[in-house]
Amino acid sequence: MPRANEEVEALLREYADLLAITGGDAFKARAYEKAARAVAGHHDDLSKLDLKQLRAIPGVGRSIADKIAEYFERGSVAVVEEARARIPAGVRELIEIPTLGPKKAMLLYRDLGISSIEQLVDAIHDERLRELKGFGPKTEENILHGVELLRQSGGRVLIDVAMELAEEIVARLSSVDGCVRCTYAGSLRRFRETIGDVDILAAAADSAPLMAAFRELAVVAEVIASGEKKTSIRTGRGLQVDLRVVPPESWGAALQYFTGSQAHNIRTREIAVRAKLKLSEYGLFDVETGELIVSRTEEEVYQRLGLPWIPPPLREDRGEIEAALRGELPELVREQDLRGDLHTHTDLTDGIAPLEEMLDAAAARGYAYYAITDHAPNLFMQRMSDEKMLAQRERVRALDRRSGMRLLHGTELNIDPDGGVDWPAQFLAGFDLCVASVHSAFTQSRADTTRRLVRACENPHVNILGHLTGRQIGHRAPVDADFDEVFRACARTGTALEVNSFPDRLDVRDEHILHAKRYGVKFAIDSDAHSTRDLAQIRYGVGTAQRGWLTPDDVINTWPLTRLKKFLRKPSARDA
DNA sequence: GCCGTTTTCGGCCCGACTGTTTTCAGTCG
Repeated sequence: MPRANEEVEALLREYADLLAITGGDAFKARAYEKAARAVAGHHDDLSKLDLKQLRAIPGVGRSIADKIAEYFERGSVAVVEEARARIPAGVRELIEIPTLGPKKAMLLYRDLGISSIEQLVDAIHDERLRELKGFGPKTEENILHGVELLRQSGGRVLIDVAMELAEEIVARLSSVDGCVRCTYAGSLRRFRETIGDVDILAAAADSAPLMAAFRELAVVAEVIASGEKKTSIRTGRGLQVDLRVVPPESWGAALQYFTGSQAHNIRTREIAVRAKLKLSEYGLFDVETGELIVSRTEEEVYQRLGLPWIPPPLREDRGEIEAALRGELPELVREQDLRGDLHTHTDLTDGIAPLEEMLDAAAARGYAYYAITDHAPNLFMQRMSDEKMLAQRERVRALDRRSGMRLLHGTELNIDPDGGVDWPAQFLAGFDLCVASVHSAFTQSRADTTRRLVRACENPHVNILGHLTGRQIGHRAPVDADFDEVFRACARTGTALEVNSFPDRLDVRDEHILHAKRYGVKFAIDSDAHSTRDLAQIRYGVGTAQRGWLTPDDVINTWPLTRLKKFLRKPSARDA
């Protein structure tokens, strides 16, 4: 996302929060929230748009467009400044506490002058909340508990952590008597890169046995709430899991609803409202008669709204509704479309499995081709040498066609701070393909990083840019670069962009994919496996690619080997 | 504050659960 868009999104969100805290028109606050979402998802750099173009963004009207323009002109917005002056920043912090919303936050500030989490905790211990209307002993307890949670966790977990937990729970609940169907929904089904909580959906005539089994799962550390239709628990490591049980005939409507995203659901419900229908998790109803129209399958629900079924990774209100209405939804790349993996390691460098084991595991996945790309010498700790690499090439050549798989001998090069890579051109020419990645100097200036990445693209032997931004979710920030410039270079030079499937990387991420695709960039979905187990993580790369609207044609490792080999001979290398 | 193939006014997604009430407001997703 362009930095300007990010700033405006944050500003609009802050103003929406401040409006909610001060009360008044709730719809006004919602309008700002909606505009914030629209701005975050907008592909153009907001700072380069005029008033008319700003107003063309759905959810941005005259007033908000003026405020955005004011922000770029003066660096601030007068009404937001005024709101900030009325409500201390600490009050806004209060609504980060689970169970504490804008109304309670305002009451705490207005009646007790509380404007920080610390003051709130002190006030509870001094029993000063007891005098407030609507605050009982249970509320105090919930607030203290919420503060504790806020302190000990950033909240979200990596997708593989959530997926493993969800699959375990689904398997357990599916075996409960009377369970007709069970699956995970929510952001996990949409393959978001991190997961705030896990949503499990089950269908059964009687919910009680499922709720009981759920509360008794070994992973449960705390039951947050439990009713007939919904139970929420928290696991030992602090992850919240919600179970919703619906009647079997409501399955489709419920799955659609609980898959989200919220923004997508708002759009589908608006379509329903315009057609004099009402969409809820129980079905699509006629508003006037209250009669149920459809609810059994997601396909029926979408169809009755005049839409084809929309794959969950697209459901972010990023244009999928419009594309669906036009009949132009992409045929998304699927895991079974992948014919090979183009970035993998062995124990010759930092992998943990020998070449043969990696090959056996890859062949078991049904791949037609497979690239071995161990690290190059400039990653000094890996102790790579020309001799080792050439010896590995001999072994790879000897093992070619084993289990029917064609092998490609490659390497993962290190892009140095100037954009150069490990070996001279002559040595590089001996590889079937080269991935090139940033492994050092992550904090260069934007201009230097941009030049560095573009130079790597211009190298005739670099076929794939590996984990472009170098980010490690929750640990290391992405490098700063003019990515538009880099994407243009990728497209121009025939360099593919990697979608690295490691759950803490997922790099490039969905937003970069959407952006790069507009320039005609091609992609490689790679596991970057360092063990046989890692090969299966490619599912997360596929999910990320789907979130970026990629089709098989966009992804070079879905192509037949002959087409792939042609792509791997860059135009600049052919001339040389 | 935004928006329009019923609308430039009058709507705005909708339901579950909790806690504090005694019929409902607040929070959440």
